[in-house]
Amino acid sequence: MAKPNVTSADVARLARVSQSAVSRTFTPGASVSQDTRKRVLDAANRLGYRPNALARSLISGKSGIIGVLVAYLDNQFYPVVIEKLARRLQENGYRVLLFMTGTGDQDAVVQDMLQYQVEGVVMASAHLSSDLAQRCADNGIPVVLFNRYVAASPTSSVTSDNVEGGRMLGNFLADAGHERIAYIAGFEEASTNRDREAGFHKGLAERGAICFSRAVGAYTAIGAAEAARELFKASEPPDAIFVANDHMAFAVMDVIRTELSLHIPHDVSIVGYDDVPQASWKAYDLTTVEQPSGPMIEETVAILMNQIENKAVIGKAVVLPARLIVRGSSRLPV
Amino acid sequence: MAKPNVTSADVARLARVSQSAVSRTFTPGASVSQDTRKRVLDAANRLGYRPNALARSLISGKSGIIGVLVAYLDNQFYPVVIEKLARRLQENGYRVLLFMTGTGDQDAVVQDMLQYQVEGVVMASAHLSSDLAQRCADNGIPVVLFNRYVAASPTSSVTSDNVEGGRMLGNFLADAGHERIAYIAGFEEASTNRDREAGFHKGLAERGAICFSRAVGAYTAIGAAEAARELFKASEPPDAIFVANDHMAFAVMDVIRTELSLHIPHDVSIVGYDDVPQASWKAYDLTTVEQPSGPMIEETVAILMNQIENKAVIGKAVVLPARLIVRGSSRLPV
DNA sequence: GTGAAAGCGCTAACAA
DNA sequence: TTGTTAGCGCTTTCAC
Repeated sequence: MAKPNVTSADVARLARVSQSAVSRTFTPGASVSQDTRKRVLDAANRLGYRPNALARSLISGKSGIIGVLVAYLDNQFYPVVIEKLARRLQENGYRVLLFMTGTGDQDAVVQDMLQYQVEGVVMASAHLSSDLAQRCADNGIPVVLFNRYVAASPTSSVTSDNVEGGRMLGNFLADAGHERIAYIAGFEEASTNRDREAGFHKGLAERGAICFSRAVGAYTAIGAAEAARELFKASEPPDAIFVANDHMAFAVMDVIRTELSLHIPHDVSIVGYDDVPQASWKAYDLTTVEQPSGPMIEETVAILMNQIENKAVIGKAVVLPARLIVRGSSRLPV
Repeated sequence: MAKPNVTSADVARLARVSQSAVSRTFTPGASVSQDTRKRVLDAANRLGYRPNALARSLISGKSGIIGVLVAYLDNQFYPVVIEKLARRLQENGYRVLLFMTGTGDQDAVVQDMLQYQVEGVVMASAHLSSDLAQRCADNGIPVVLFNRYVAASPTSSVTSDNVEGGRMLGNFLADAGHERIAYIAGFEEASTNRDREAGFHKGLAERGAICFSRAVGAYTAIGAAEAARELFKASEPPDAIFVANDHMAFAVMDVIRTELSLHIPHDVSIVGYDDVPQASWKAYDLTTVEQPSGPMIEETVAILMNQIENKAVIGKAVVLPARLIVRGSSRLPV
């Protein structure tokens, strides 16, 4: 049974060495003799000693903590990202301090992160004042915007090519012979939504088509369901819908099948975006565009580690390729 | 633009007060005059000063950090829990240090948590040596096992009544007139699986029924799909299946509908457990038992806060009531 | 290779 | 109310 607070001094006393010898034993690249090391380790074991990471961080200036800010975990894309990110950072010897935002103001949350001396920050929350990122940069702390970016900001960002993804879907739906192609938007100010929509328009235009109708789902399931009902209330309903993310697309499919008794893709094609795990579940079998979360995480961690080591905070915008994944929720090009 | 390392001494110098005056200004219940406070705040603002939480924690002995250990986030039950837990702890002035387990050994992870002087630990990962919890207890750190427990252990746990939930499902399926009721198990050693299965058998027995067949899905989608195929390979297939959690139930439903071309609930009833968000999605419309994640989180936080304040680490097993939620994936009792 | 001593940034007595 | 003085537990020179 370990005593509540075993310090390196306690270990030193038992091992009959100096306190600094204990410290050295627990410091990877320090010079300690085999003998000393053994005695220290034995004593430490007996006492149940574990170095105090906080004290260590205080002096070394390296907390080993990365702050992660997320808005919500309903959309399965984010849990997947958090899991991968946490595992990846753990492998690199870092820990994740997780903050949820949305209710309180982000400002306070970022302040809190900073007080905890995080060595880097990953922001995967929607609303983001570039001011916050700036404050981190001022403190010399690398920040990566994940799956979002702020125009004309020097903050690093990692996204997938949402414009190209949208374009592919525009091409795809037009090529399949659809004539009334609609769009259900996400959160309108989000860079993901703007890029996907812009690419979509471009993709349609390339085939001489235009967006038939539009509604806003704000990246929520409820909003998406409402948007779907709205689109089908029109005298001419759409025969294909690009829903700005998978999370909303599922809700849209439910409304179409259950409330409107229409068949997918016979009556209407549905395509989403993200390729979350559920998109491949047979009940939805959703055609979508994959956001490569694995590579996105790799880039994020790489930027973080690089900037932490070099102390240079230089903005870098990484855009990874998106990939169209055709499944059964959409008619195939003729 | 804030200098990288502004300390309380810098602020004190600029404000022409002592360093302790600065400390007091940033300590909630301290006695500072209006005048001093204002001067300190002004100076702090000008310098962009933020107290170093690590240094504060070092001396106060309170890190304000709660360690959370999770195994995987595929099953949507856990993201929901993490989101609520993080928000709830943030409200109480605590932060979440998140660790994923499963790949590496949990032992190292818990060591790491302890080194970071966490004030409490929430364990929501499957495999758990009671030894780990014991080590935390030795250090006087409260531990709460979330959605799992270890028999005859003094560690606190918060679960829902899995036995009763299983019993309700046993009654329900038997009452609906099913004659070949099967069970697809989760991870067999998990307390959730054992309790649900035990309750299920009891519920069936109360109606003079027994479990017709059984397979193991190990709480994974792939394992569940395989288990479903196995059950239907028998000369006599089941006409109802209790799948040990919703996450697996979705995979089972996909196999039944897509591969076996059977209708739910006409040919076979499916019931799950957890009531994750997707269970109410119309494509599945899954009958299930709700685990009250909100109240479970409340209890978890209450236990943590209580033990942190009283320093008394006393095991407490909280079991919250489960609730049957009948949807369209199952035949109704006649 | 080892110990003594200084100090990371802060809080908490203790006097004044 | 204030400033002075000790440390919190550790890393890291610096002599030896």
